[in-house]
Amino acid sequence: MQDDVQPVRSGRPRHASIIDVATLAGVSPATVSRSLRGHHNVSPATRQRVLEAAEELSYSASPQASGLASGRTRTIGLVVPFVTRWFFANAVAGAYQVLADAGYDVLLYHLGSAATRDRFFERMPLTRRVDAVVTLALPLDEEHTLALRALDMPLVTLGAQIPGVSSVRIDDAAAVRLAVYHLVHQGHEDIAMISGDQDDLGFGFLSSQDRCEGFRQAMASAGLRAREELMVSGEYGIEGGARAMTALMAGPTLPTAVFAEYDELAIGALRTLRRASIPVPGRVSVVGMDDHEMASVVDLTTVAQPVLEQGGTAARLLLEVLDRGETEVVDVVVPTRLVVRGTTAAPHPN
Amino acid sequence: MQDDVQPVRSGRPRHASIIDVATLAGVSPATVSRSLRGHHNVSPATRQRVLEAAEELSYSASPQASGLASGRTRTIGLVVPFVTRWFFANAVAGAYQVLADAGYDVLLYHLGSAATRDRFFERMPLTRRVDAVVTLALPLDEEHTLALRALDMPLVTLGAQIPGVSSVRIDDAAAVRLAVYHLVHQGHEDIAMISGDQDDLGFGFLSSQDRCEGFRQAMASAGLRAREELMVSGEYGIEGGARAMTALMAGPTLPTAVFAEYDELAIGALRTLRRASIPVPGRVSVVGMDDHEMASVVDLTTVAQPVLEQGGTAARLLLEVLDRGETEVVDVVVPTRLVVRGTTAAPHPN
DNA sequence: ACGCCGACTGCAAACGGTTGCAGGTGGGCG
DNA sequence: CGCCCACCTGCAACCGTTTGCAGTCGGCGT
Repeated sequence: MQDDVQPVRSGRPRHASIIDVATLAGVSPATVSRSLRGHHNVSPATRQRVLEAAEELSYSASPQASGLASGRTRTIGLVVPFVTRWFFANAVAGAYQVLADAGYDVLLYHLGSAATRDRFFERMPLTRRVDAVVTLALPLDEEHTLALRALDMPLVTLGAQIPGVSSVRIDDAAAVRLAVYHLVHQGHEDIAMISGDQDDLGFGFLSSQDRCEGFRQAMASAGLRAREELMVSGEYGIEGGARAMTALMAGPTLPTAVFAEYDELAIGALRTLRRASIPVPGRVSVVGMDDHEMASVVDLTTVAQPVLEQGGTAARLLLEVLDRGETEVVDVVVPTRLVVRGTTAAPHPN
Repeated sequence: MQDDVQPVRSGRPRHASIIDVATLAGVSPATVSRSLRGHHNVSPATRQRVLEAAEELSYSASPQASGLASGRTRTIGLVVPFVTRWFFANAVAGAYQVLADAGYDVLLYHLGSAATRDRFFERMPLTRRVDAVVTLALPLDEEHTLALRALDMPLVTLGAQIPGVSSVRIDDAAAVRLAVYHLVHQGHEDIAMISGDQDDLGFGFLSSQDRCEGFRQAMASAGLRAREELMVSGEYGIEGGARAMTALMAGPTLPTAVFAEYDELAIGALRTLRRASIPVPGRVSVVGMDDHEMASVVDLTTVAQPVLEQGGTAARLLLEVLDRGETEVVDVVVPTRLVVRGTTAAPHPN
C-alpha cells in the first residue's frame, strides 16, 4: 500500500549536498570542502574538477552545517536602537556594505521598543548566531554592558564607548564646542539646549550625556553659564524637538539661541518656531548636530559628522579581529565640522 | 612537552550542550529537546526537571544544530534597496517588530549599491539561511523574479507585486489620483511630475512605474494632458528632486504645480524652488507622496500611507504561511489619504 | 488475573559539513 | 638506485539537535 511512495513535496529542490558534488567530481567530501574554501593543499587539477562539479549542481554549502562543524557563522550582529532614525540607518548602511563585501551576512537586532529591548537583553539571541557584534550608540547600563561582554566575542561600538571595547565615534564634547562657540562668537549669551530624552525608551544614549556635559563645559569655558532652566529634553525625533521648543517658549525668557543635540530635535524646534511666527534666525538662532540629510532643506546650521563612514570603519575594525586576529582595542575618533547655514545669526539687539 | 595542555583560549565559555542538560536532569537528550520545545508527550514532572537543569546551565540550543536537524532556521530575510530611505527604514521597523515578537531573527540584505545587488542575485545568499523572505519594493526584472521564486520558500512583497506572490501595498494609481485631483480641483492645468530615476541603480522601482502611469491616467480622466516634457526624473533622494526641479525650471514654461512620486523628491524640489525664490504655493504648488516624517516640517501637502503598518502586515502574512501553513496568496491593499498642508493652493492668476 | 492500551522515554539515525591524522605517491637528492 | 619528504587525498570522528521507532510500565476493562 504505502510503498506507493508519492512524492508529496516533489517541488522541494533538495539542494545538492557536498556528497553529490564529491561523487560527481570523483573525490571525497573532504576534498570538496577544501577545494571550495580555497585551501592550499589541493592540486589545481582536482580543484578545477570540483569547481566544475559544484557549478554543475549549483551547489552551495549549508551555512548551518558548516557553521556547526566549523564553529563560526559568517554572520555579524548589528544592534540598533532605531533603524528609522537617519543616523542609525546610515550607520547600518555603512557597516553593511563593508560586511557584505567581506562575505558576511548581517543579522539585525532592532531595539525600537522597550519590550523588544528587554527581550533582547534577557534572551541574548546573539549567543550562537553570530561571530561578532557591532552596537550602535547603545546605552552603558551596567547590566547590559555585562551581558554584551559575556558573549565573549569580538565587539565594536559605534557612537559609544565601553571600557576595553573598540569603538568608532566623534568627540562629542568637541563637536558641541564647535556649535556653542559659533553661537558665542555671534554674540549669543542666552543659549538653550534641547537634548534627547534620557528616559526616552527607558535608556539614554551615551552621546546624549556627553553632549549635555560638553554643552556645560563649552558654555563655561566661554565664560557663560548654562542655565538649567534652559536645558530641556524631548523624545527622540522631530516631535520631541517640537515639544521641547514649546516648553522653552513657555518659560519666562526666550533664549536668543538654541542648540539641539540632534538635527531631528533642531528641526522639530524649527517647526515650532515657525508655526509660532518667531523669526529664525531673527529672534532665535538654531543649531543642530549630525548634518541630517534634511538640514540643507531647512537651511539648518549644524555640526556634520560622517555617519556612513563610521559604520564602515566599525565594520572594518571587526573584520580585522575576525580575519586577521587583531586583538588590540582601538578608539577611532572621526572629525566633525561646523556647517554654517541660515538658522544662525547675531542676536537681535532687542 | 606538549602534553602540557595549556588552555590557550580558556576564556571560551563552551556553551552547555543538550547533553549536559540531559545528564544533569537525568534524562536523555531527546527528552530535553522535547521538553524545551513544549512538546506534549513529556510528563510534567520530567519537563519541570529539565527546565530547571536548563536554567541552571543557562542553556540555549544551538541555532545551527537545531536548524540542521530540523530543516528550519527561525530566520527571515528582509531584502531592502535602501535602508537609509524613510520608507524602507519604516517598513523594516514594522516588519521587524512582528517577526521578533514571533521569535524570528531577521537577516538583512541591503541592495544599496549596484555591486551589492548584483552579488545578491548572483549568489542568492538566502538559499539555506532563511525560512522565508520579504522583499521591499523590489524590481520585477524577469531574471530577478525567477531567482526569487527559485528559492521556493514563502515570500511576501511589500510595495510591489509578483504574480503568484502575496503582497502588501497601496493602490498607487488611486493614491496618485488623490494628489492630482487635489491639484486639478484647485484649478491647476500645467502639472509636472517628478519621478524616481528609472535607471537609478540600474533598476526602477515598481511603484515608480505605477505612479507614472497613474499620473497619466489621472490627468487624462481629468481632461488634461500629461505633457511629456513636464515629466522629469531624478535619482532617489532629496538631491534627485532638487535636480529634477532645476531641469523643470530650465524648460520653456514653468508649470503651476508639481507632483512628486515621493516626498523626498518633493522636498528636494521645494529646496530648489525656495533657493530660486519662487513662491510656493504662490507660483508653484507642490505635492508629494508618502507623508514622510519631514513633510510636516516643510508643510508639504502629500498623500499618506501607513508604512510601519504595511511592514507589520507583510510580516504577519509570512508568519501565517510559516506557522499555520496558510497557502493562499493574498494581495493586501492598504488605504491612502490626502494630507493637505501649505504647499498647494490655487494657481496664481498671473 | 490477564491482555491491551496509552503515556512516557530512550535509542540511534539522520542533518551536511569540517578537520586532524594517516596513507599513498612521485620526485629530488645522496 | 634507494630513501626521505613533500604534497595530495581519503577516513572517520565530530559539531549539537531533532525525530521516527521501539520499548517499558502502570492502569483498566472484562
